Amino acid sequence: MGRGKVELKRIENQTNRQVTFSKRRNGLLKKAYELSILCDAEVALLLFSPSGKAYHFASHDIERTILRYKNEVGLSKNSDQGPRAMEVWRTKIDDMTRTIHELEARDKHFCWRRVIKSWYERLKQLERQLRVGVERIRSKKHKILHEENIHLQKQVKLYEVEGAQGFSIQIQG
Amino acid sequence: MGRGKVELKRIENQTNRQVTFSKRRNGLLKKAYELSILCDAEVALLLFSPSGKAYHFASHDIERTILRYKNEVGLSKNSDQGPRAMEVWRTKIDDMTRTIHELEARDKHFCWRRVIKSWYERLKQLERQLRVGVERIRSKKHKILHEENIHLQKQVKLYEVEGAQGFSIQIQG
DNA sequence: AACTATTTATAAGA
DNA sequence: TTCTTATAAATAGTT
Repeated sequence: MGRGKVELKRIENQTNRQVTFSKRRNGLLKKAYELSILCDAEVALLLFSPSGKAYHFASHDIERTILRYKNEVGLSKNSDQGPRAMEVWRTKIDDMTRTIHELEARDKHFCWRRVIKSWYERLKQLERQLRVGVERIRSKKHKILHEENIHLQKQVKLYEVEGAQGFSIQIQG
Repeated sequence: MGRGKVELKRIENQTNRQVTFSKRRNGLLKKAYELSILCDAEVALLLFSPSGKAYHFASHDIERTILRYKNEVGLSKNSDQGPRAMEVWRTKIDDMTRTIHELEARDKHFCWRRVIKSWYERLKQLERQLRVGVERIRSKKHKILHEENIHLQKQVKLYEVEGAQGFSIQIQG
């Protein structure tokens, strides 16, 4: 019902989601009210915005409606074990709180630091290997060049000597 | 929304009221559902038809939502030390469990995936650069070797020819 | 239950 | 947040 059709999935844009919540919350509360009047129905509506704010509508006393619902559905709770269970749960909550804090801390600092450091080490190692490799190529090149040079220069020297001899003979002849 | 505008008051005709309840009940439930999805909201809706039949929608556990509402509004009057407090804690534990799972999931997937991908791209780029660099060194080496070779071989050839002349003269002489 | 003429809700834009 | 407006959706009355 608007300028465009909306897909039924969580609105990702935070602002948009808040605006839509505001609008649709009003619409829903109004319709709950209308239904209760028009049809003489008993209605209770509880709403929590994503930011945690509470809204509600109740045609009758809300406690009454809730109780009526519980009776209807048969939700007479029986979960009671005494004060000891509370301590157990408090311990559980403490544990979880610690875990959450640890995870949050890791998420913010540790994870990134560790990963970056690990990859940095890896890169330094790689760089060292490559430096060695390049140096090996370079030295090999020089060595080969030098040897070729020596070899060829020996030949040249040889011919120079022989040539000189030849020339000397020629001159002598 | 319909052929005519309706006045906001109890529909006297029994059949009509029942039909309207049925129609509007569906609309209301649908809208409550949409709101919970679109806006990531926590919604609980309790309905009793004029004939006494119960309907409901809850985006989360309905008990949880009711407890949350009671906490929020401060309607948890009397027995706060009893089983009700335990339920509050159970809710807290549920919330924390969800938070932990979210953090763990984020830690495992999001952080690592992004970091590793980023560094992988960086490494690929580096590898490409180094490959080009090594190739350049290799080709330069060959070019130099080749040129030196040509140069020295020319000298050798030159002396060979001269040497041969020398020898031929020597032989003739 | 279907069908529509209308009313109502609301998404997007200002 | 509020207003506006084009459009989607809900639904009152009818079949």
